[in-house]
Amino acid sequence: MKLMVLDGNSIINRSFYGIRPLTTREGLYTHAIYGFLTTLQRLVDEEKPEALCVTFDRREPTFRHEADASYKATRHGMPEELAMQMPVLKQVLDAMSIPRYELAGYEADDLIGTISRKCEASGWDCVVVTGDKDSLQLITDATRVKLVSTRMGQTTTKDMTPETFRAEYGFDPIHMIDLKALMGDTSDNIPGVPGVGEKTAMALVQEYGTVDAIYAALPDLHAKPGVIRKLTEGEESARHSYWLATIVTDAPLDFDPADNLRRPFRPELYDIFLKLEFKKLIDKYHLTPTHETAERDTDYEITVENVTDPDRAAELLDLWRRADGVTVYALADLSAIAVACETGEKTSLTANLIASRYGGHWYGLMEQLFAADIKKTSHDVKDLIRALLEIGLSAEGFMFDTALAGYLLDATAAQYDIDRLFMTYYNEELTGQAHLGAADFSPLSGDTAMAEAALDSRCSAIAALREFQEPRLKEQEMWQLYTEVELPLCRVLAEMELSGMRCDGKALAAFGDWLQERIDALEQEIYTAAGGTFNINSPRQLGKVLFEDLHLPHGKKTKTGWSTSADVLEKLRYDAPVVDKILTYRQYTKLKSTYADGLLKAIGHDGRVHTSFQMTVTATGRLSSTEPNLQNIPTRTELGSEIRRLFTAEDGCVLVDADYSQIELRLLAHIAGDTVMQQAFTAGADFHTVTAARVFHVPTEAVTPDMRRSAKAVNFGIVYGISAFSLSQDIGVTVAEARDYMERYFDTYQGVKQYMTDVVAQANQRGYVETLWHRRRALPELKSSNFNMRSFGERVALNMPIQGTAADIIKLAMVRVHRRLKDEGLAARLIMQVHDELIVECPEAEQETVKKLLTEEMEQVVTLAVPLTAEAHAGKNWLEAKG
DNA sequence: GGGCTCACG
DNA sequence: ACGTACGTGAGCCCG
Repeated sequence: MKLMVLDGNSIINRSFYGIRPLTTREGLYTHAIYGFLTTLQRLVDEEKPEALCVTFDRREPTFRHEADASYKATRHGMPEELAMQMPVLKQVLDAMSIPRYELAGYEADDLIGTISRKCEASGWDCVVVTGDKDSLQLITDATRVKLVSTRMGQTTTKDMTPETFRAEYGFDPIHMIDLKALMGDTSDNIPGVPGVGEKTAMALVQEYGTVDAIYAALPDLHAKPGVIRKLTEGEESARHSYWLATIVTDAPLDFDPADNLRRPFRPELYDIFLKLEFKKLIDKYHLTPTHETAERDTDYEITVENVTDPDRAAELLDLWRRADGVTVYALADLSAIAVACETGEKTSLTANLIASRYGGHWYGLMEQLFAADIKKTSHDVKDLIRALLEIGLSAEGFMFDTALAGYLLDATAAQYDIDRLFMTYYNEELTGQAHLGAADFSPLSGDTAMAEAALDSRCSAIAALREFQEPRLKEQEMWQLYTEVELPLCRVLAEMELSGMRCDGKALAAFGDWLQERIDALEQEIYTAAGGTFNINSPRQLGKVLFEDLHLPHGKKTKTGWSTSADVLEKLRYDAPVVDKILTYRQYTKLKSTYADGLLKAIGHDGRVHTSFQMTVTATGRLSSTEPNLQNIPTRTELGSEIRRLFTAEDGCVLVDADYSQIELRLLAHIAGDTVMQQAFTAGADFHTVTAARVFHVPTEAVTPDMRRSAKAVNFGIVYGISAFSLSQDIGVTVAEARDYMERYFDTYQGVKQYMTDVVAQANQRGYVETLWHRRRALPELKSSNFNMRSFGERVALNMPIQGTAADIIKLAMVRVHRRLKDEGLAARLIMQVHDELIVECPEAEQETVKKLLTEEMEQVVTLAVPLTAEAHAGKNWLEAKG
């Protein structure tokens, strides 16, 4: 029986430096992994070992470092491009069912030494694969070393047995240690004997065998007097180098060769290779997707046609109108648009390119193409609608968005571009470049024929994506969510983005100046207290000042040092006056840079801020807001909330702000089916107070502010999948007290306790969780062997149905509010959403109507076992409108 | 580009 | 025993 063991670090290093760098579309370097795998495959083919494993170095210092300060220099940093590939390689090996070994305090070499000896003890042969000549000392009759070298992308191996070693070196393999002890090894930072090089060392070891024998023979050694002098002076270094060069063969590693027998690949290997774009390896290993993929049932014949003739345009429009639907793919700036339409036979598609937006009849053609009577499938419909609205087109008739469908089918994918979705569903690459821009279609700068072909290929791919997605959305009961919530929301959001929010730039700049004066003053006071200047914004420098110079007690640590976060500093507030100043400094600089300066940059020529809403980002179904993020404008502190005052209604208008009251806790009561909690809401009193009264067994009137605060913390914690430890941190009590609160809480709300068990069990069984509208989140984490990963999965299983249902509800409310505002002929416009809050801007005269309309629509989205309530207020600015 | 910090629900 | 709450985005530091 034969076991092959690879020195993982050595092989991946050789691949990294020997192969031309390669990255995936996402920018992940992959060439070292690819090189490793091709080398591995070649070796396996060559050796056909029954068992296989890989060893790795750990980042921690080894026993050699502990004993030798100078050895530290060898822990050279890996380049980032290589470091990022290490964890991925480990995932790949796990998926290939190849055991890997690493042990704190030991290098890969030492594990190999130990493994080879254990193999020998079990009567196995061992093949060591490495690029490191140090390992040659391990060679025995049962252990062979395959030396790997990579030059110019070509990997060659050399088998080293006791015989070949002796023929090359003239001594036994074990004396490799003696050779290294004398000549040293710069790459391993083994000093050797200063002045003794390879030639001298070889000759000495060949004649005397060991370092011991050489020193025993001094001073009559057969060598030049200079060499004898160098050996005498360098004895200590030689002895020490001998120790450094000796590979450990008895590391405390639990190892049995029989545990390393080859086993079949795991199914996730497909997904990992897909992500790494290792198409060749997927084919080579005949890997099949873990998820379902499809064969594209259409054979696309594409004819690229530039529509420049008005008669031809009219003909096409007529064709598109009569068709069941068309597929549209447009560049962001509308500089190029492709339209594909099924004509007759399902297998034949004709794609037509409207290349130039400046052609004479372009606008008229666009007007008709984007009217309601041509049913369109497209990708990123919200952005397309926004672009069309901007040039005055009405943008109707969007029936399907392949990006949105991709998101509903897998809410945790990295991206939803056409190329990636196509690869996921059909396991095929699209031809031509994915990221096209206006320049690609310019006869001056681009190869227009190539660009047209690439555009066209994506246009017809959209049709194929829909073929895959639509039946699956229906099977998974998401069709209603898709057609009644997500799709209509595209137009709502496009209009909201275009409307924007008015923001008072002058006042913002003045507020910024005011902040800057205080920041400057605080900065000086902090420097004085610290006894010198430093960068207060640098957590590292700040940590040094607080915990080293001022000797303040440090709390938790981060990966890079001691934490200086607000909750740590809060505890030190009374230990040193400077801490308070730092907290204030932090608050002011945050307001200045992110809000004062940040928002100022984002105010448009119309005096308004236009955010972008992202529909395919969050794992739960919420929206997100970017450039700028208007969903995190300060509100929790008085000073911060001044920013809200600067978001103002148009002259003669007001902002109406409506928010759901405790929507997530109400959904918990409903979803968990906890009748006690439901009653607490139906009673209509303050929910946290009612909870406190029940948990602490006192009448509602006897609930103290402290009791309410604890109850509130537990209420929120439950929604996130709390632990007693985290609760104790949050409310500042001992873990035992926190545990006590939780027990009382679960005694009170037994349905919630049951729900927490049930939802995790169901998620385990089904592999996903879902909302009331069947929005899904897959939970592969629950299958992880890693405790933390699994715990995370369990918390997500608790939280997603609640947070996600709240997202479904407000999205549906937005669609209905938007429709009613239009139907009732109001000038009011929906302009903002912040997860449980909607903002409408309207003429003062409409304010009462709008308040009523908003609360009605928000409350009537769904009938739950508890009342769903929303409260609306109006004001001249966002702060006032919050009520 | 990752880590830290902090703003929001 | 593990390590310690869900979901986001932006600005700054630092290697």
